[in-house]
Amino acid sequence: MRLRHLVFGLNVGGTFSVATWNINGVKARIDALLAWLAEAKPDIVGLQEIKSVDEGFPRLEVEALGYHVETHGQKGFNGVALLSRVSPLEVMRRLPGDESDEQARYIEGAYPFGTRIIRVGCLYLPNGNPLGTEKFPYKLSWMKRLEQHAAGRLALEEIFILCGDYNVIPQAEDCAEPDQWVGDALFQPESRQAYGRLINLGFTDAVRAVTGAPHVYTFWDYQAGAYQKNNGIRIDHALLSPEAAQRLRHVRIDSHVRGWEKPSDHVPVVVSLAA
DNA sequence: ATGACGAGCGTGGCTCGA
Repeated sequence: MRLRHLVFGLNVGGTFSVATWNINGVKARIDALLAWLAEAKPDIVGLQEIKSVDEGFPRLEVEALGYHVETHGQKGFNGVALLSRVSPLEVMRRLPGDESDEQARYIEGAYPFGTRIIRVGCLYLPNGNPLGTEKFPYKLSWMKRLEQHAAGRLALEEIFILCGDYNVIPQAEDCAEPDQWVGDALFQPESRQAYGRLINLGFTDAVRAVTGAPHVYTFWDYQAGAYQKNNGIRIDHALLSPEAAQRLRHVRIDSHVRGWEKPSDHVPVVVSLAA
């Protein structure tokens, strides 16, 4: 038996929560999104794979729950969004470093946080499969751009959370069946090394800051009963700047959402910071 | 070894995902 609802660390009051969730189509997932927002009441949410243009985002329904909505959409694929209880002070769309990149995979917002600000970067990192096509070098070049952008953000010494679907399995213990992922872009040494370089800029992987436990996953394939078998992978990550990490209170993976009707194949990851 | 699922786009059967 395994835990359906995983909570790590001490749950204490006075916290501010930031969540990341690859929702796999916001229009197909609107009921689950609204139910989860009502249940989890996060302060800020980064969504990935909204698979919608900006005009198609179900904005009114989300606003009715008290959230401000910022989107960076694209027709059919990709697309990211930020939901927040308070309006952002500023929003940036697109990852810098390649003006020719048309894929909507990054949005960043800065929000008031007491006397400071909290900055949240929401990313949908390229999958990179199959190897041997242009998709894998695109993934690696995107990661290089991310590393460069993240280094600049860390230099600001802000409370900064860089979260999203990284499409990287960092270590063998982050997947149930490592043999299944050999030869996959998510588990390639180049992908994992690039993720390691990003961490080594000074980030803390929030989940690994609070637990070394195995079988902690954020994605289960729709096929072959992966969720029922707990054949998952941990690819949705929240990386914390030092200023964010020192405020970390707890981390939650809402695994139970994967068991809902019409689920996304990913589940929300929620980090709570001392307010 | 392959396919299994699912969403989007658009109404047939692709592409894309992980």
